[in-house]
Amino acid sequence: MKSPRPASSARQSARPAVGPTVRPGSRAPRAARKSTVATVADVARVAQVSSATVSRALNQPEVVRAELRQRIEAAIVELGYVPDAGARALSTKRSGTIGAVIPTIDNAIFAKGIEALQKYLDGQGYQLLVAVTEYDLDVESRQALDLVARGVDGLIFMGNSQLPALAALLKRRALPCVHVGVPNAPSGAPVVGFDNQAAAARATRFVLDLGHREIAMLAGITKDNDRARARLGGVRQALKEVRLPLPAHRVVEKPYNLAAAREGLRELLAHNPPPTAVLCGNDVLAFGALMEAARQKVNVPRDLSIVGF
Amino acid sequence: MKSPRPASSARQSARPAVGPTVRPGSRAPRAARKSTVATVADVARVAQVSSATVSRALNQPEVVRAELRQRIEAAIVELGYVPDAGARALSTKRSGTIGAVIPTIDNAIFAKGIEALQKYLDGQGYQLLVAVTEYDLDVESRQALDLVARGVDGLIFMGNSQLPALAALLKRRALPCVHVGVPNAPSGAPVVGFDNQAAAARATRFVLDLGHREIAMLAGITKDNDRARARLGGVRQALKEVRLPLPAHRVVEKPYNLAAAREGLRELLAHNPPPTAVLCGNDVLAFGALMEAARQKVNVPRDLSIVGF
DNA sequence: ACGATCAATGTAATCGCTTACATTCAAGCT
DNA sequence: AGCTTGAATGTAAGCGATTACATTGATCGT
Repeated sequence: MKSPRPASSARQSARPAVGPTVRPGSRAPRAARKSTVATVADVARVAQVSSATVSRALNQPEVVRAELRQRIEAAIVELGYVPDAGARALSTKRSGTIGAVIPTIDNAIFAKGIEALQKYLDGQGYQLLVAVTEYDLDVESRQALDLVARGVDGLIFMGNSQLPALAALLKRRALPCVHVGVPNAPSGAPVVGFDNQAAAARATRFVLDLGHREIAMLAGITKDNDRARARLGGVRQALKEVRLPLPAHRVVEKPYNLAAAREGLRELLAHNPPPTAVLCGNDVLAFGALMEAARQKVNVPRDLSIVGF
Repeated sequence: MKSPRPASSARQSARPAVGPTVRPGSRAPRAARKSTVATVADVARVAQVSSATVSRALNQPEVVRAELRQRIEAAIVELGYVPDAGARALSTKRSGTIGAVIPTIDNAIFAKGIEALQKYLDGQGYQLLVAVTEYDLDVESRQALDLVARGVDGLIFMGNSQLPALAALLKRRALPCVHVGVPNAPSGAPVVGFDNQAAAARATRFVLDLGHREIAMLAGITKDNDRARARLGGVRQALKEVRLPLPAHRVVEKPYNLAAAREGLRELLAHNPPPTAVLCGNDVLAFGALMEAARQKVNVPRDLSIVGF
C-alpha cells in the first residue's frame, strides 16, 4: 500500500462486491465438532417444534400451547440444555447484568453492601458482576471497560473520579450509572451518598467544641480516591474556619488496613506536642489507631480522642 | 395439533423446505436503530480495511502490517469501540472467564481469597465472576447454572456437595471444576484443601491431651455445608476414640456470625456441668465465643478453653 | 523469466438466540 | 357461504466477532 488513503473506496472496489467471479468450491462446514452441549435447535428437534417456539416457551410461556410447552420442557431436561447468555445478549441487546466497580471487597462495608446489592438485584432478575480496583483509577477504568464489553446494562461506581476517557465512553454508550458515597455525580447521574467533606468538617467542629486544639488526621490515600480527599478537605476546612493550622506532620495518609493504621498513629504521636485528637479517614483506620493506642498504653479517650468515619 | 407425535417429520414436511413458494416481499432491515455503539464493521469502514483485518489486529497484531494496525487503532479510538465479549465468546467458544461459587463474601477468609484469586486470574488474562450462595445448596445450583450460561471456562466451588442435577450438568459439559476446602472431589476433579474431619479430630485430641473431659462443640450450620459437617464429625470421632460421649446439649450449630456465636456459647454454658473446652467450627465462631466469655467474665483460658478452626 | 512460495487481506460462513413477518387453521360474523 | 380476525407456529434475518479459505502481489530459485 503506497498512500494511506487512496480514494475512499479503492480497496473495496478492487474487486466488484458482487461479480462474475467463479464461485469458490463448496465450503466444508466448520470443524464438525459434534459438541456435547445442546442448543435451541437441538431442543426444538427433540420436541418436534421450531426453534422459535422453544425460544418463546422460554421467554413468553403464555403464548405457547401447554402441550408444546411440556414437550419442550421435557426436551430441555433430557438434553441438559442451558441457554447461552452471550448469544441471548447479542440478540436482545440486553444482558440482564449490572456491574459494580468497588475499591476492595475486603472491607466489611463493601462486602456487606455488595451482598445486599446482589440479593436485591437477584430479586429483580439481574445478575451482579463485581470488579475490584484496589483504589487504582487505571484499574478502575480497565475493569469498567471489561464490564462494558460484557454488556452490563448498568454500572455502579464508588465515587466519581472516573478517568475522562472512561467517562466519555460511558456517556457515548448512554450507560446508566450510579455513583455511591458522593454527594453529586458528573452529568447528573443518580447518586447514593452524602457530602464527605461536609461530614468530615462537622466531625472536626465537634472535636473542636470539645476543646481540642492539637488535632491530627489519619487519612486514607487521597490519590485516586475522591472520598478520602473530600474527608481530608473537610478537616482542613473546619480548622481553617477557626484559624487553626494543620501542619504536614499532623496529616498522615495510609491505606485502609490495620497495620498501616497503627503505623500511622505511631507517626502522628512521634511529633511534639502529640495530638490530643485524631480524626480517622474510615473505620478501619480508627480501629487500627485504637489498637495502637492500647498497645502504647495511651489512654483513650483520656489522653487521646479517636474519631472514626 | 391432534396427536403429540404425528410421524417424525410431519411438521417439517408440511411445506417443502425449499420449494416453488413465492418469495415473500423483500424484508425491511430490522429496526434501523442507528445505534451509537461501534462494531468491528464500523471500525473496518473507518480504517478502510476488512472486518477480518480488524479482528486480527486485535487478536494477532503480528500478522497485520504496522500501517494498517495504526489506522485501525486510530479508528478504534475515534469510534470508542469496545469489542463485544458475548459475540466473541459465541464465536470462539471461550469466554476468558472463570466462575467462583462461594458461601459468602462477608468473611475475611473468603474476601481475601477472592481478591487474591481475582488478581491472579487477571494476570492470566481471565476475569473472575463471583456468585454468592449464602450456604444454600439450591442457591448454589442456581448461581452455578447462571455462570455456566454465562459461558465460564471453569468453575470453583467451596466444598463438594453440589446437587446431583448440577453435578450431572457439569460433567456433561465437561466443565473444569476445582473444589476448595475439601480433601477430595467427585469424579476426581482437582482440589485445594485438606481433610476437615481429620483436622478437627486432631484439634480435639489436643484438647483431650490437655486433660479436658467436658468438651463441647460450637459448630457451623451443617445442613448444606459439608465442611461444617466434617468438622463436627471429626470432633465426634476423636471423642469416640476415647469413649467420651458428646451429648446433644454439648453441640450447638450456629451461622457464622458474631452475634450467633455469642448466643451459641451462652447456650453451651447454660448446661451443667459447663464445658471446660469449646471447639469452634471456624474463626468467626471462636471470636464470638471469646467475646461472650469476656462479657460473662469467664476467664479464658483458665476457666474455659476456646479452640478455633 | 516463470512457476512456486509466502505474507497480508478480503470474503463469507458460523456461533446460539430472538423476533419481525409469513403462514395456517379454526372460530366468528354477516 | 365467504370474509375477517386472531391465536399459534414456522421461517429466516440479523446481532458482532472469529476464522477457514480464497485471493493477490511480491519475492525467490533455477
